[in-house]
Amino acid sequence: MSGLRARQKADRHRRIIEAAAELFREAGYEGAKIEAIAAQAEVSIGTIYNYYENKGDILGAIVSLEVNEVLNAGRGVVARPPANVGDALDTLIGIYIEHSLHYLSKEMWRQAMAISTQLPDSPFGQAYTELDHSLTEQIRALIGRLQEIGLVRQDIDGAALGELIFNNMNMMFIEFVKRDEARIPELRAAIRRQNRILVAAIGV
Amino acid sequence: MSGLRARQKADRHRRIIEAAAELFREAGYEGAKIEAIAAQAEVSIGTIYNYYENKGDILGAIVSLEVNEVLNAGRGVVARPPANVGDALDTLIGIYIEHSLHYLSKEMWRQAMAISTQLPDSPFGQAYTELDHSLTEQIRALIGRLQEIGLVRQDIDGAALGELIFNNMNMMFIEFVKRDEARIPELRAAIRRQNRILVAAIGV
DNA sequence: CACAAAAACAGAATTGACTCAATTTTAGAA
DNA sequence: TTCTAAAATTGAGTCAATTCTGTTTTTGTG
Repeated sequence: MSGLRARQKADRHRRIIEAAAELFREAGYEGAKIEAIAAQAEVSIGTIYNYYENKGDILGAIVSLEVNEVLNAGRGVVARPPANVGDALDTLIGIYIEHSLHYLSKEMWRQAMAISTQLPDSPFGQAYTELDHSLTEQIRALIGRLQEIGLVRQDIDGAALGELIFNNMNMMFIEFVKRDEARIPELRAAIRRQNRILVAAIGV
Repeated sequence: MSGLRARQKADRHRRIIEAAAELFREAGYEGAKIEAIAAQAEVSIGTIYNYYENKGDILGAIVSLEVNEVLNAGRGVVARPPANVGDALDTLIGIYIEHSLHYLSKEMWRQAMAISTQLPDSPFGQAYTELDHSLTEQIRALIGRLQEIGLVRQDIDGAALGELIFNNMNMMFIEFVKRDEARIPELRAAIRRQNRILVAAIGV
């Protein structure tokens, strides 16, 4: 039953992820060889491929942990949003962006994003698309809250607006991780400037 | 002077691109082995790497041709835009999207996009970012035209709006190429729906 | 406890992108 | 025309992800 085998399995999963996270951090994604991850996790190469389809999926598991934390952090803002549309959006987006580099370097983000478009049907590719949808949905939920409170016009198409805001932010974030010298404050300012157009359009 | 050497060089470039394009089409990006491209182009493997930094750059050269065509096609719309904001945007975006799958399969797009985020400093990575900027700029130019004509309010931040529209479209296009079963009409309809919010906000 | 089937593991072998040192070709000076 | 330096080509070799096949471990049954 839920005996030795299951426990060993969970343990090996954990060891692989921890080893990979450490090596990715130290040596970068490309620099972290599967052989080294296997040695560090004290399993064989074959076992790693028994647990993950490919190297990208290992990174994917780590990225998913991070994005789920971000989603969690966002819940608070949706529940009690700042009392004006611009600040509400800026606060939620701020949480996303500020959290994003806690555990993951820009290089890791670049790899993760690349893999998710390159192999959209791999486990991680699908998970990443899911996560994007969850983020979009959270922005839409914030808009819904603002409509309830009466800060956003009732006749606004919330779903389309949520997509618009998420897609723009996400694309800006992609450009941000592509340039190592890009800084968070400038990114946030640029997104605020773009959203200003929307804020003007949707406020009551 | 512009003698034999230059001619041979141009000729080899062309042969490599033609061979690669054919093999990418037939076998997909991963399926097209460098060795096969070299054989088809009648050069050695080493020569290919003398002309292109890596496999991705070969695909990059092909993608760049395509995007430049798209940019060219867009010029006409900017010069003589349809006489209402929604249609003008839809026409320009329509050109981008309809052209996009002429020479490149979705798989090739996925690879190209992945490479451009994975290796933003490679020749193609930089070229791709450039091309994105040119597209953004073209959208901004269309908005500028519409402001001249008096269809868009003068006080709109054209640069920010151009980015917003391009980023949203681009992200939608990325999701589109990630799903083989996604269809162009639905993509265009979804983008129209998102842009409707903006159109309502910026029209005079 | 003993055993057979199923699950998981191990690591050698394969594969394919990319490198590099040796060779060939071209340009242009004498 | 001959020769030399620079430029370009070549393909065998390297490196690392992934695959594959034989071995070991676990489970559940008698």
